[in-house]
Amino acid sequence: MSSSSETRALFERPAVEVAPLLLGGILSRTSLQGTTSLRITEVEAYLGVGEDPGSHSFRGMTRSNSVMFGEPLHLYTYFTYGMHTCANVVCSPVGSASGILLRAGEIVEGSDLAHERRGQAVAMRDLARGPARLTKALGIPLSDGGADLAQPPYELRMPDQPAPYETSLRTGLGGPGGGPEFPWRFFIPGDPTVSPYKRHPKLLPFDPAGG
DNA sequence: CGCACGATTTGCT
DNA sequence: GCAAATCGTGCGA
Repeated sequence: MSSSSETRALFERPAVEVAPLLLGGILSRTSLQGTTSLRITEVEAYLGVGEDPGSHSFRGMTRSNSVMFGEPLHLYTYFTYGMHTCANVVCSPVGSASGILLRAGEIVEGSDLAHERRGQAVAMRDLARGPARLTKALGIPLSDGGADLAQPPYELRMPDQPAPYETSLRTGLGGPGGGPEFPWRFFIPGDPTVSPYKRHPKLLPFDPAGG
């Protein structure tokens, strides 16, 4: 297992390089209720200012994305669709404003607590299958944005050896006519906790003439 | 100050 | 497979 300083140095590399290395890693969060741990199985890399139209930092620093411009290995959270919180790991050198979205994982510790947060009827594999589900299962609040993932209540352990992975287009953005899109979604193939691959909507041909 | 939209999830058909 | 839920943020006036 890597030392804390080695892990921190790792995240100063470009997000696209670090993202696949995060697969198989364990992220833990401890609250008054207990500890919940996640084995990361799916992530997406987002680049910095002017580089990546899909990134929140594409148009420069704003009030909500300022954490992305800060130190690596810190947590960037954002609120979306009026109800969901998603979590990123800030990556690459300070000021580059790139990050890695945690999209899915397997709850390997504290599943009882995760069920309390997500609902008792939720299947084990669905506890953290999706970015908003993941934050809810771990109990990550929006207010945790800016937190150091190497300090309590968090702990991040990189995998002992790199996990085999595959790539695909990221979800929900870009495509032909909608800006460039890149294969920066990384996941562990065959893992049941990886969210089902959704073909890019804009990649699907649409024929209004019905022919 | 007002308006449109989003790195989504869920439930019903 | 599709549409609703729900509100902070970003941008124009």
